Amino acid sequence: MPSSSEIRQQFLDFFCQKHGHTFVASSPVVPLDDPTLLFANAGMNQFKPYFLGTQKPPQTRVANTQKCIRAGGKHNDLDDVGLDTYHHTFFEMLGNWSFGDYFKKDAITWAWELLTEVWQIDKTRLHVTVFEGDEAAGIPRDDEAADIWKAVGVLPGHIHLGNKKDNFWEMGDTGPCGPCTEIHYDRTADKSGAKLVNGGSDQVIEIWNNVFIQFNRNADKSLTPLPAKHVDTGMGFERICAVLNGKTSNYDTDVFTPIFEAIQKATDAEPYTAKMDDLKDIAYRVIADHIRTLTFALTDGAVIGNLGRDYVLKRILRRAERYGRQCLGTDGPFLHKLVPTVVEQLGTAFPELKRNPEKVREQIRDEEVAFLRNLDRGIKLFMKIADKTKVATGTVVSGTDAFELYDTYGIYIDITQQMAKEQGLTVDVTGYEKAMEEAKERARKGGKKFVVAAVKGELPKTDDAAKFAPETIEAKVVGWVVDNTMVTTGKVTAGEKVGLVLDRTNFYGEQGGQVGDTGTIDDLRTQGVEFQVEDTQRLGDTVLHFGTLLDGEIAVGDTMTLAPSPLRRIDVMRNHTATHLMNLGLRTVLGGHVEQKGSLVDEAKTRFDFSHDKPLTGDEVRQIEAYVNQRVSRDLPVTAVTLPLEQAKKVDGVRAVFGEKYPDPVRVVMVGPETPEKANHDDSVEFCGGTHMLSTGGIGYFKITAQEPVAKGVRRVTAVTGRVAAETMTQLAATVGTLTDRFQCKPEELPTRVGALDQEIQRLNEQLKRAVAMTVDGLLESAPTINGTKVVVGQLPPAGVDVVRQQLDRVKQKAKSAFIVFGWDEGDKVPLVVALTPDLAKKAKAGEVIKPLAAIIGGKGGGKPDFAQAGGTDAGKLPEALAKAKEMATQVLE
RNA sequence: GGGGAAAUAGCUCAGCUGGUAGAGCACCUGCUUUGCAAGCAGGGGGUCAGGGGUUCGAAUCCCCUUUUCUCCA
Repeated sequence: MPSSSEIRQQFLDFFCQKHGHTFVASSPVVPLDDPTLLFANAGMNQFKPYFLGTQKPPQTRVANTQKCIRAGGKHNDLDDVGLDTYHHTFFEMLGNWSFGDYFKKDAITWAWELLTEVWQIDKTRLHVTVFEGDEAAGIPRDDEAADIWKAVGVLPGHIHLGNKKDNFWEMGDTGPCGPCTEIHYDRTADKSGAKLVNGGSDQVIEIWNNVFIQFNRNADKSLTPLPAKHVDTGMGFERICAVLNGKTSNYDTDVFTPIFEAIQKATDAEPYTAKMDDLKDIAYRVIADHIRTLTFALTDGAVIGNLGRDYVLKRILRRAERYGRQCLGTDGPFLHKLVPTVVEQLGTAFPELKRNPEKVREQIRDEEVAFLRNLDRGIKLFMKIADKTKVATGTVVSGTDAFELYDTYGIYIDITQQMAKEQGLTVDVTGYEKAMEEAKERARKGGKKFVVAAVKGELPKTDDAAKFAPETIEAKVVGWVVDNTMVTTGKVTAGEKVGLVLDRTNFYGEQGGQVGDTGTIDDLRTQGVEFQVEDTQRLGDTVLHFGTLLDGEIAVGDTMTLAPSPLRRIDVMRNHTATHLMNLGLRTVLGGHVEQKGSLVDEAKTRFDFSHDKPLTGDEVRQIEAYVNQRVSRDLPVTAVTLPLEQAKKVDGVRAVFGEKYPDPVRVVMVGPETPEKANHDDSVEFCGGTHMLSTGGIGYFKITAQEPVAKGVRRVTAVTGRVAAETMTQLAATVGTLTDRFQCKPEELPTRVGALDQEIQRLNEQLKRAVAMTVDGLLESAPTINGTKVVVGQLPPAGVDVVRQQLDRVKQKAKSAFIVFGWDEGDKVPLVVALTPDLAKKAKAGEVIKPLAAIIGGKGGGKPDFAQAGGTDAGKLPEALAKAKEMATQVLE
């Protein structure tokens, strides 16, 4: 039986050595240059530009094995993994590709050759499907493919017609598309699987899909044949391994068995027995699958976190951890121990795994520990809820309780159900889902910011090259957007709010973290037209000027004068250039781990998110400010050049946002060097389409005003520049000024003066304590004894309640049996305390004794049997209250 | 971006409808004891995260700030 490594190699050798393909390494499973894609989920991801014609392929026939993850997005297989024999979150897709080179005949012939000759698969077990055609959509039946299949020797009755869903492939609503032909493998004992093709049975499974890209879908839905035709194929690696090993489950091959062994070793559980309905075996499959996903995703630069793909990874890790805990009996972190096995197994095919496996292991272990801590807390919380449920004579844990466990403490519903079962309870899942829906609704209502999502009608491109220059320009009105619809006829009348579209603009549309411009768009000739722009946004290549027409009318074709608000713009520019310097400053001061995670630049501030796992110290903040301000005062030139992406990536010191998609050519902004050649790693060099100062001096002054955490491992700092920074400093100085006036000292002496005050307060407190103690001792000595109980009543020097309480303890200790009432005059308040030793419990309660006393001094109070406290306002009546206290003591004790 | 929680001794946490801050582990001292988390007795250790408010009285109730966890987008 061939090993999985051999099978992978045989596939690649067949195409590369025998049929002239070039091997291409898999693209990262975390797509760095495509923010629309959570994870690489198909072999074609990295070749998309070739099919779209936006890039020219270096080779026209290539073969590869692509690392894929399907989880969290549109193709979400996460919840199925482990329950069957063939769903995975991570898998390899073997593919051979033709970019305008060979087409159907070679693709089909070679596929058949590889399967039946190289791998000797029984022809009687192979079925193929071809596209049946679709009259409504105007696509013909793929007779060409069917004829080729017949010619290579597919058995009669083994060629099936498939519908548009199964056998026609489209990238999107428009663009390249074409029919595909699939190869299926029949596992039935009597080879009766013909009717099960595409029937969703695991008895007949698809092993290879060949897509023939031959049409372009136009915007009007019509199809035109492509000049260059492409072949895009994908074979599920784990499946073909199962087939070639005569196994019915992907998990029974050596793709997974070494991981199972590692799991067994790490968890000390019973060995894997390949049963479908056994919780232990499900756990084995889940963990083996998930550790592959985690190891590859983390290796390719993903992190575990709370946003987007980071969050998907977190869920995957927790799912695996949970199965380990619940079904394999683990009690500590164990997933991280499996990383070396994955690296060893796949490190040859994917050398990137060997780059830094220790870091991957640490990331996994850290998150495991964090989750297990949560889980322990969750178990405790659940027990409380379970008790509450039982006390209420219920057997059903309420949906709101289950949801609270999930929402607040991250305890998944499955875990709650499992725990409930152990307690003989069930969980109201319907109520849980309802609570979840309500929570989602609340979240939706929260963020109500107006965003243009989609606009009906075609949006013309706007030429916004003028946005970097300060001059006003003229442009022609092309149309406007109202209610998410592009309008090109009629007029905009006074008072209307629209998104104005022009053929060119100097307004900056919100992009790359920089806010859109505000300003005015007027018709200077007629004098009567004034359009107030409140926000500028981009939608693709179109710039929308949102605002209100204050006066006059606007129609398509009108020539307008565009004037972005100059003062606001310059404030934004100051902040943007400062952001670049801050980016470099953070990295210099805090270390190389600092990566930009997002930014927001507007006229009031710059806000910057970056990877860093702890709060910044005051000293670090000052160092960063000093770093930036030093470069401000040197008045360094700011230069922007546009370079081809490949060239730009090589500029020394260049920084780009991880995961961001950049245009080619890309604009490069440098602070300091005037040409890319002069740049080095100490300079700020960033890919950036924003507006900047001509030199750093104009920033004036840079001051960090706030820092906060955003997510695990991500922090945010907010800073101000220019006149806002000046205002901040003025206010700070004013605050210090009031203090120096009060203390009559220099600002730098303030800490010492406050420290001295602190000490003085402490000293006085000590004095007060001693004074109180002395008074209490005096009262105790002169206290009368009634029936063995000391009656200690009197007025103390003004001290805090805490001080007096300490004295109460002393009196109780000394007197064994005591009836104590103390009062003192604090000026605006007259506190009173009553304390009784426990032996008096039957005779009197402090809380009741104090009430009439409090009434005398115009207050109220209460407390427990042995201690009570009250407060009044009438200090003059204090002696009266104390006299009353003595009276009551006599009454109670005699 | 929007919600939900948490912060108490070195660590893990308890502290009910407001009324003198506790436990276990760790630490120190002494005694006992050659044995796998040793036993007994005693002891030290707290700005109840910070600030404001309500109250006669706040760890406890309310608001703000800081930090951490968590869910949704």
